[in-house]
Amino acid sequence: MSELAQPAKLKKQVVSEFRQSEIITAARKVFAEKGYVASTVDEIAAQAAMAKGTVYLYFDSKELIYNAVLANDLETLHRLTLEEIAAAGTVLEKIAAYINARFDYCEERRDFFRIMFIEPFGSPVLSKAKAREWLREPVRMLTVAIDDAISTNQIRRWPAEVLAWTIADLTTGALQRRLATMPNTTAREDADFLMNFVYAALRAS
Amino acid sequence: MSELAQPAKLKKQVVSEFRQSEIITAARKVFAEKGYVASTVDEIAAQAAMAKGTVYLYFDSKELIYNAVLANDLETLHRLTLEEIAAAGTVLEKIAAYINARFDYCEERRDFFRIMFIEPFGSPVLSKAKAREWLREPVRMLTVAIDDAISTNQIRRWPAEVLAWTIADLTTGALQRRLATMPNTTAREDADFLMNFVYAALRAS
Amino acid sequence: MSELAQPAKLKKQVVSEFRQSEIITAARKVFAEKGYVASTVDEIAAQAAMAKGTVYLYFDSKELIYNAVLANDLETLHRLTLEEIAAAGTVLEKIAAYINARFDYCEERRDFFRIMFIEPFGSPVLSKAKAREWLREPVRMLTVAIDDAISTNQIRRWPAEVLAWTIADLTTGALQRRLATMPNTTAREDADFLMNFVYAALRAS
Amino acid sequence: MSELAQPAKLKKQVVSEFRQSEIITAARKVFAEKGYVASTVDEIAAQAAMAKGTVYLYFDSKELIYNAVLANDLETLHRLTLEEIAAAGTVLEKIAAYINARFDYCEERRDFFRIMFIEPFGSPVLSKAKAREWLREPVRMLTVAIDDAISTNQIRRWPAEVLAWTIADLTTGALQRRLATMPNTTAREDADFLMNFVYAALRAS
DNA sequence: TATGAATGAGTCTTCATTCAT
DNA sequence: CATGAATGAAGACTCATTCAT
Repeated sequence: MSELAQPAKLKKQVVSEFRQSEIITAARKVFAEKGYVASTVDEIAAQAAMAKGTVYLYFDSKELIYNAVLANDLETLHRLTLEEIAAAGTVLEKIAAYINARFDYCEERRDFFRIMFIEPFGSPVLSKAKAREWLREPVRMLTVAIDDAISTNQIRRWPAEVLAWTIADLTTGALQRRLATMPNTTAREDADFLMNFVYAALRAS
Repeated sequence: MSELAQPAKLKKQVVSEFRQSEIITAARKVFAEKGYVASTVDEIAAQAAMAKGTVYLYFDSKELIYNAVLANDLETLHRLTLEEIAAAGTVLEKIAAYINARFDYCEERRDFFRIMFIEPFGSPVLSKAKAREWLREPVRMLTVAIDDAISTNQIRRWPAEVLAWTIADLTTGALQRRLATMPNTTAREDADFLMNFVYAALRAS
Repeated sequence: MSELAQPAKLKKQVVSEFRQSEIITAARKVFAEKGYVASTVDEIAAQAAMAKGTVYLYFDSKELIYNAVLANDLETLHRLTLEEIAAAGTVLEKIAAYINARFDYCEERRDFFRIMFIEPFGSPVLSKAKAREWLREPVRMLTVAIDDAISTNQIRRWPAEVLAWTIADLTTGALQRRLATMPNTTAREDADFLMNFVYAALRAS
Repeated sequence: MSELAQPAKLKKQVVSEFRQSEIITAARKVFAEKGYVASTVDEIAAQAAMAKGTVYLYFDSKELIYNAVLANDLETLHRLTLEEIAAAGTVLEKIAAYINARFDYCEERRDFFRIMFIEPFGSPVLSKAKAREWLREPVRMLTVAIDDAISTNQIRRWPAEVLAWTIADLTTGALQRRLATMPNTTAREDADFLMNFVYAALRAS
C-alpha cells in the first residue's frame, strides 16, 4: 500500500501542477493582450479550455493567477540572467550577458514581457517597486563587475551602480520599443547596438 | 453697464475653468496613485472636495477627465521639449536640452509623470503607441541633429534614429527609477550622468 | 396706501400666474414629445427660456408641473364638452356634440392630447383611472340622453351606459389614430364618419 | 451513453428556457404595474426570486427583457387573431373573430394587455407606431372582407379601411376600460355588445 | 425675484467568487 | 475533481431638487 500510496500522491501532484501550468499559460496570453484589470477569469478559463470553477480549484483568486504567471517567468528570467552574467568573464562580457539574456528571453516569452511592460505600477498586483526588486540582483552583479573593472583601470571611472541601472534601463527601453512597434531592426541588431553603445561609453577616456 | 456685462461673462468662464482645473488637479493625483481603471469618479470628486455630480458638470465622462489631465501636461511637456531642443546649438546641447527638459518637467509635475509611466498600454485611454507618438517629433529633431553631426564628423558614426530613441529610453528609464524609488541622487546628478554617458559614447572613436 | 397695496398684490399675482402659464406651455410641449419620465426639468426650463431654479419658484416638483399641464387643459376640455352636450337638443345632437368637442379641442391642443395618449397609466402622475374620472361626467350626460331617447322609442334599445362609453372609446381611438399616424383624412371626415357610424347603429331596428 | 448525452444537452436548454420564461413572467408583471421606465431590474429580479446578476445571465439588457416579454405575447396574439379571422366565413363572422380573439387573449394575458396599454409611445422600446404595425395585418384582412361584403351588397357602403380601424378602436377601447376599472359586466357581455353594435351599424340601410 | 452651480440618491451593468450538482 | 449557474458588491452616469448669490 505504501508502494502505491506514494506514487498515487505524486501522480495527483503532477496532475495538479499540470493543471496549474495550463492555467498559467492561458492567463499569460490573456493578460498580455488586455492587462490585468481588463482580463476576466471567464476569458482565462475559456483560453484554458476549462470551466471557471476549475480555475478556482487551482488558484484562490485572479490576483494569485497573475502572481503565478509573473513568478513563473520572472524567476526563470532572473535565474538565466544571473547564470549568464556569472558565466561571463570580463565586465564587457557580463554586460553583454545581461543584455543578451533579456533579449533572448523576450524573444522566447513575448507575452510575458508584454505583461511586464503593460502593467501599471499602481496595479494591485505588480508594484513597479516589486518588479524592480527582481532587477536588484543582476544589477548588483554588474555593479560589482564595473567597480572591479574601474579599480583595475579597464574602463573609465563611472559611478558604478548608476551605470549598471542605466544599462538595465537601456535594455528595458529597447525591448519595450520592440514590443510596442513593428520593429524594422532585428533583435540581434538592437542588442548589438546597445552593447556597442555601452562599450563606447565605458572605454571613452 | 457694458463695462460690467463683459466681465460678468468672463467671470463665469473663469470660474468654469477654475473648476475644471480643480478637477484635473484632483484627477491627476488620483490617477497617479491608482491608474485609470482603479480610480473611481467618486474618489476624484472627493479629492476635489466636491460631489460626484459636480464633476459631471464639467466633464462628460471619466475618460474625458483622463484625456484632459494628459492633454494638459503632455502638450506643455511636448512644447517645452521642442522649444529647448530648437533653441540649443550643437548636437550635444540639443541632447542635453532633451534630457533637461524631461527632468525639469518631471520635477515640476511628478504626478503627471507617474501617470505616464503607470498607464498600461492596453488601457482604453492611453495606448503606449499614442504616447510614443508624442516622442516621435523630439526624437526626429534629435535624429536630424545627430545625422548632421555625423556628416560633419563631429561625432562617431552611429545609426542616428536608433541612437535618438536610445537617448529617449535612457531618459525615461532614469525618470522612472527616480519616481519608483526614493532616489539618493539629485535629479541634477542623474541628468548630468546621462549626458556624460551619452557624450562619452558619441565621442568615442 | 391701501389703494396701492391691493393692485400691487394683484400685479404680483398676475405676474406669478403669467410665469406659471409660461411654464405650463413649455412643459406641455416637452411632455408631449417625450412623455413624463423622459422629460427633464432642464428641458422644460430651456423651453420656457428661464433658469431651472425659476421653474421651482412656481412649482414645487416636476410632478406638480405635470398635474398643472393636465389640469389646465383637462378642465377646459371638460367644460367645453359639457357645455356643448348641454346645448345640444336631441340625443343624436348630443353625441355629435361630444365627438365634435373632442375633435375640435384635439385640433387646437394637439400637444395636450398627445400627452393624454402617451402617458402610461402606471405613471406616478396620471393614473388611467383618474383620466377616466374626467370622462365620467360627459359619459353620464350621454347616458341620460340615450336612456331618454330609448324610453321615448327614438332609438333602439341599447344598454345606455355601455353605449355611451363606447362612443367615448370610438372618439378616443380615432383621435389616437390621427395623432399616431399621418392621417390622409381630414378631422371633419373622421368625425363625420364616427357620427354616421353611431347614428346607423342607434337607428338600426 | 449517447442516450444520455443528448438528453443532458437538452436538459440544459430546457433549464435555460425555463429561467428565461421565469424572468419574462416576472418582468411582465413588473412592467404591467409600472411601465418600462419606472421598472427596475432589481424589481424584476426580486419578482423572479433571483439575484440581479442571474437576470443578466439570460438577458443582456433591460430593454431586451422588455422586447422578449412583448414578442412572446404579441406574436401569439397576432397569430391567433389572423387564424381566427381566416377561419371565419362571412364578414360578420370575421369581425366577431377579431373581437373575440382580442377579448379571449386579454382574459388570458391580462398583464400583457396592461403593458400594451400602459406603454407611452415615446418609449424607447415600443413606439405606438410599431404597436400599430401589428394591427395592420388583421385590419387589412377585415378591410378586404368588408370591401367584399359591400360589393356584394351584403352590408351598407362604408369606407372599408376606416371602418376596419374603427372596429379595432372599439375593441381596444373596451378592453382598456375593462383593465382600468373593475368592470361589472362580463367579457362575454362586452364582446357581444360590441358585435351587436357593429352589426347594427353595418346592416343599417 | 431670478439664477444655475452643486448635490447625492438611484439605476443599469459587469465580474470575481461561491457552491450545489 | 469538474462544472457553470447564481450571487451581489461596486462603479459610471443621470437628474430632481436645493441654495448661495
